[in-house]
Amino acid sequence: MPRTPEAYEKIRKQSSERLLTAALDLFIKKGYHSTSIEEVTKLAQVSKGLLYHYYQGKEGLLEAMIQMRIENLRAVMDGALTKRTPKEKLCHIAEGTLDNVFQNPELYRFYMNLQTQPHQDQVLAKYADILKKEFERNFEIQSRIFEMLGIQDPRKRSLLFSSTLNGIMLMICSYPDHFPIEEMKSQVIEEFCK
Amino acid sequence: MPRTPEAYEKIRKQSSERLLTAALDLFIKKGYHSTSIEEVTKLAQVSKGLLYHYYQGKEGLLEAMIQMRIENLRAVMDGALTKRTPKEKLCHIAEGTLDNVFQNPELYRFYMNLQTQPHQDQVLAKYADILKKEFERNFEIQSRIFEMLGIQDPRKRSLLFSSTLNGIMLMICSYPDHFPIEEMKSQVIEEFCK
Amino acid sequence: MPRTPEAYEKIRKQSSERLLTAALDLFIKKGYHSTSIEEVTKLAQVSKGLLYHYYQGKEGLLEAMIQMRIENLRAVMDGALTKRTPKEKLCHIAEGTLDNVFQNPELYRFYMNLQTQPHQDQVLAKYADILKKEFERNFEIQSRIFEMLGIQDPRKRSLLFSSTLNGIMLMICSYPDHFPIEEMKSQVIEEFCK
Amino acid sequence: MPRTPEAYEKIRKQSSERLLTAALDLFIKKGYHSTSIEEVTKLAQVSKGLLYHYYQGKEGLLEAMIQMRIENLRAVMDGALTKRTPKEKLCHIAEGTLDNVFQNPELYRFYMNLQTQPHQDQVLAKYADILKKEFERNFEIQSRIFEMLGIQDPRKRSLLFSSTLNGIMLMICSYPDHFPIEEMKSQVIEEFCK
DNA sequence: TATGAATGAGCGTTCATTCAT
DNA sequence: TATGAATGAACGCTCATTCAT
Repeated sequence: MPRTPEAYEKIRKQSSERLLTAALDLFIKKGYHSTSIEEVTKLAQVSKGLLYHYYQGKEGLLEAMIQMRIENLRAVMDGALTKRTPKEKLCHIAEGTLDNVFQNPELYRFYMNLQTQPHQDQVLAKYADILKKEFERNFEIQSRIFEMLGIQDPRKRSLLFSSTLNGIMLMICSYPDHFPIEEMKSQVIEEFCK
Repeated sequence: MPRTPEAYEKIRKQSSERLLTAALDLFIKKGYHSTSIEEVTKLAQVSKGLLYHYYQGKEGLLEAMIQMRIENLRAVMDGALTKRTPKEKLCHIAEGTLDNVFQNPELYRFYMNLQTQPHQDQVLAKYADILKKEFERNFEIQSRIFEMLGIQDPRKRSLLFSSTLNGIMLMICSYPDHFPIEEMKSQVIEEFCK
Repeated sequence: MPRTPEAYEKIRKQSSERLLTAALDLFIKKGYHSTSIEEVTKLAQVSKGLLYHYYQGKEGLLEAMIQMRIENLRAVMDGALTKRTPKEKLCHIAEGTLDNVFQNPELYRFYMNLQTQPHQDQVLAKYADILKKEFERNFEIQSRIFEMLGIQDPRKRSLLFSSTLNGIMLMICSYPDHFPIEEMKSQVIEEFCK
Repeated sequence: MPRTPEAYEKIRKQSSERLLTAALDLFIKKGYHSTSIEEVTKLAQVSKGLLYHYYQGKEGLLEAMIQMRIENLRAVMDGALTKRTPKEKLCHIAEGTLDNVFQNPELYRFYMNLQTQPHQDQVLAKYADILKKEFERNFEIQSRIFEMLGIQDPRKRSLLFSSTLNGIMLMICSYPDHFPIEEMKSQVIEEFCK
């Protein structure tokens, strides 16, 4: 009884997702360089060879993770753009960004680690660059929102806003327990969105 | 006839510094894991074995770098404590911190990368922890300065101050060129030290 | 399409045995410390990496050899226990032990070398200890056989018996050619098993 | 004030003896291969370079130790030859040999380890051979003593005697505590020297 | 006589990737 | 689609020995 195409598709999806989940888990816990393919496939309960069917090796797994981060960045920005007033837009950016981090600090710690990767690391720097492009794109959009708000020097203000958000993200990742997320959020919103 | 102790000391200093400089250079450029001992010793123009005379292996070099960072953190804080008024103290912290980063963004990129290292990385996490301890010590001192300023919830304010500083550091490291350092500094000082 | 589990099993057995045989050969000829992994894998006609698939490094190979020695010690003692009279039991121990050594003096030279390893050798001492435990276990059994024989001080006699056997083993290992094994055996049996 | 030749000689002797004592100590404790020159010179409180003035490197230290063993073997045999009757001579061999071992089991453990060294170990086998020659010389003398005693097959008896002695030595080295040295000695003397 | 900085070959081990099945 | 045995370059590190002083 040959499998139906749908059954194949299901199997494919299951294996590749298990692989990605395992890689995500381990990259976050141990870091990219310190995680071996062996560990990933063992955790995913899949053979080593199969990994190379679904991904372009270890780097392919990382790329898939980056793709998730980009989608997540865009979701926040897209969400902001559906809001009516500039203030609400900024509020959404601040809240969306910080809530995401707060829900999974380890994951964001990994992303921030990637962002700060040395420029010449043969593997990671490439993905740091991809993320950087995405941030720049978002920065432009955000600056225009500040402009709409009538701020004098919208790009400078936008830069401080991003810096503050980034700084809080870093703090959440460094001290995930006991971090007074709500108080920080309200201080930021008070400062930038009022 | 052996050399004089002073002559030996001079030789030792020269070699160990060459080694540390080379390691610093490469760790910053390529990252710790992606830098090999061979590269370090080649850049330092020294044999592989000699590295182990002066440092406890690759990790020893990293430790020496961390020590430099700690000394630099303490220098900023000690400098702040010599100032008279709380406002001047905070100003010194903000300026000292950001100026350091601005002068050598790549180096601080490395330190921030270290800070965001996954917790289970067998080598790096250890040094991330050491730095974290140092930050916590500084945070306490800084909170007391905010207290002296008569701020209502000094720890919360201190946390936002640190977050903002950290965020700007991250931005400087990510976009070292064209970063409007002075404008950012004045915005921060306006916000927290006035 | 993957191979059948049996096919994999066969491949594994072949490679791991080739590796163990090569290691045994070289450890015996050149000693543990003086044999390199490179030599072992070259003799086994296998890549360096494969060794680590099958054994826990160099030490794992040694452990496998020790396991063989332990099994061989137990076989002699188990054989002795199937004999009816105490005299026959002792005879079996003497003959079994010495015949084994005579058949492969170089191997036993290696084991005796291991036994006399300095206590602080970081690798070998551990295995010397494991063997020691096994000898002590056998000594107890052997002492009880002497007891059954009605000897006055069975433990002392058992100790001299073991000493003599060990001494002859040492001599066989040192002078494997022309060693009058049969004459020695009969002197020992005359002395202890009559 | 230049040193007198005697003073020089004293310094020489002191340094070279300190070196030998340190090497002896460490070789016994950790084994030849597992002891580094660095450790030896550190323990002897002498520079690395100086070692090479007094000895032909690491191997030279080993050679000096072997020389000590040979002198000690000869002393026992020479002592035996001063005795009047063959029985007394054999007694002296047995007692002299075993007492030496009992007084410093670790040292003899090292010598026995050397004796059982694999034949192709590039360093140690050479010294195993030197010792072997010495044993053969002693064996001839000892066999003649058994001949004088009127034993039928003196060489066979001499061989068993040596074997037994060696076996007891091995036991003492393996179980230096609680070893009933006197009982063993008397059993041997009873068996061979009466 | 005496020092210890310097060397570099060699070691045991890891791991991303390939490929016959 | 799926397996896991096999590879080999690269790694961090050790250490006996040399040599300028």
